[in-house]
Amino acid sequence: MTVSRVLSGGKNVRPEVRERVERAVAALGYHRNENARSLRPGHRSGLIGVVITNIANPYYADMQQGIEEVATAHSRRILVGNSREDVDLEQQLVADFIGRRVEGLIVVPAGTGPSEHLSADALSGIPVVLASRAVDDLAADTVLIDDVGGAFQATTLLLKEGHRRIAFLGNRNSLFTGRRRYQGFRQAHEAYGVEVIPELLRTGQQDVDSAEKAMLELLALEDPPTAVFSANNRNTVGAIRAIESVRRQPGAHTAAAQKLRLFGFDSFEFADLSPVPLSIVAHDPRDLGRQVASMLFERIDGTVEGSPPRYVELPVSLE
Amino acid sequence: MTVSRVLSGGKNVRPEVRERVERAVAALGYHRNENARSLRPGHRSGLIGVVITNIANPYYADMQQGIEEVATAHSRRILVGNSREDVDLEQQLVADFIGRRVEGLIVVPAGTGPSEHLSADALSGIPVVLASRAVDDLAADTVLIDDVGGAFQATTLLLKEGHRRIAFLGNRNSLFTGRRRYQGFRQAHEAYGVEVIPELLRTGQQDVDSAEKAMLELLALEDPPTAVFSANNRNTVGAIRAIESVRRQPGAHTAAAQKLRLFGFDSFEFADLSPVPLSIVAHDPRDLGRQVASMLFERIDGTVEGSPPRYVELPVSLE
DNA sequence: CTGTTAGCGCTTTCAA
DNA sequence: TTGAAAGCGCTAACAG
Repeated sequence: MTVSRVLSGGKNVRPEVRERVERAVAALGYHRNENARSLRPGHRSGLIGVVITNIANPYYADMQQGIEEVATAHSRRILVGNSREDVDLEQQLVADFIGRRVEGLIVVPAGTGPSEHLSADALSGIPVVLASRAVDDLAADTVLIDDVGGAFQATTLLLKEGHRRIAFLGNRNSLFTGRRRYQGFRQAHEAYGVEVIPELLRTGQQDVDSAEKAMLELLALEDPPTAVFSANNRNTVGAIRAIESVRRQPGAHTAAAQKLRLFGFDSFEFADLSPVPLSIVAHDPRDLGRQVASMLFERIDGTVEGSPPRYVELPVSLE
Repeated sequence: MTVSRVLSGGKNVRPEVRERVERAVAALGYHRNENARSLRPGHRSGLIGVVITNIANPYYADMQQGIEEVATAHSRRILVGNSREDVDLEQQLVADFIGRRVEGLIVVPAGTGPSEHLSADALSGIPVVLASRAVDDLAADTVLIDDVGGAFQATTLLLKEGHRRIAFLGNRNSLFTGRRRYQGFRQAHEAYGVEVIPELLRTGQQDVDSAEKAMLELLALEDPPTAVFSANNRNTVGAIRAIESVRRQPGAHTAAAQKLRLFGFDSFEFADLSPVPLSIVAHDPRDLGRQVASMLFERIDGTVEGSPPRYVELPVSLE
């Protein structure tokens, strides 16, 4: 049809006819069907699939923004799915996205264990980039942040300040980052020749409330910690709540709470307004999103054709 | 093809053949093409288009989560676009989404002015629900929160407490909600027989930094306000920053900052950790998302076929 | 400059 | 129970 020609540039169409078509298109509210279009050989869907473990987490919202930015710059749209930290749901999302012929996938993997559905051949050649977390034995582009290094630096700083009883607050959900951050925590102790104190390690909490409880327990210990390293912002917030509540209600543990030193991984709005003195291992999740998307487009555009999986760790900064 | 039959239930296929097909599908990593599928008459795309003014705003991230929840429950996926508060970009996104044959649209409109591209006939019959903000003269389902009522209640409370010099911080971007919240602010004053004080109104700020600056100016006034009503969480955060900084650096305005009463619209993570005593007009954006999506599906499923545009205001609560 | 043909992957209808 | 035909909307290739 001549319409097709007009819609794709209007080359080789009599101006008069072109105008007539354009008027008709406007009048009828015609939109050419992109799905049918992408069916033709050589055409792509213009879609990128994004699987996030928890969209409501501002951290991932920021990341999504970074991804969207880059995708838009490449004239692509994003399909966003929420895996709720559930590997099965993640698998369904990925399968569905493949069915919709996404040109690439960005996944925050829910599990670190074997994730067959993310392997190159399960994806029928669709490139994938993992964000935030890696998956064992999976040959895929991966962008992490420097969890180990950040935790190492933070812990080292605490040790340098003279702290010898440093607590660790980690969470259950992001096993992967939690493990890596604990690793940095431990390595710093080793490098300093200081023992990690088992009774000060708390890794079961997965939300602010449980983190608050864990922190209260730590403060109630006979020999409470003098500093706390918190592996993510949920735990940091919980810790702040606990410390504040103990401070406000003078009692047995108030003294320990008063001079407690707090160091947290991941920033959050108001980190700088914290009532408890606080240092932060910070990085920009939007930047992570941009980075991840850029790497994906390098695969899609074939710029890095056939290169082995790339593994990037973004730097963090202490604040 | 027999494959098609197997994939859609496997009815009327010899078990042996079915198994053979299933094995082949697994081996080849075959995924049926949803785009081609949706081309057939009677089939739908399974896609919902979501246009948000700013994905990075945790408020809308929460809303997106609510939408995603409901969409998933209806076996649909969401295409998410960021309009950056730009009506032209919004229009492009909507056009693109229509081209992809979304079954419905959820839009946080960037403008309140004439938005032809959201009118029923520009949408070629695709249902749309507006979230958070309304558009003048547009006959579309709209879900707002009770901006006027919330601002009215909050302001009334401040007046009841005896405040007579109440500042108003509003922002430029969300003209719509800003206007409505100012309306509630003004109505409360009128109902109380108290004059709104022009020099205490600041509505130009559009981010945390400019809000902080505006608050600093207010504190530096010869006769500073004794209370502040902030129309959104960006402004609230800026105000807190300003108040804190003035408090921490004792000076001429410290006294005013010390006893300032703050009331903000929209909650935000860690609002309860604010170093400045704070009351909040709160509501759950995820709920807004669910509500909006549910209304959209009522249109899609034809449950409310032909009914006139519905206009809903979700209640808020004071915290 | 314009229209026809063909086929992208799918499923409904009809025949075998 | 299975296959063949036809057509969803689109555009490259080829007439005209």
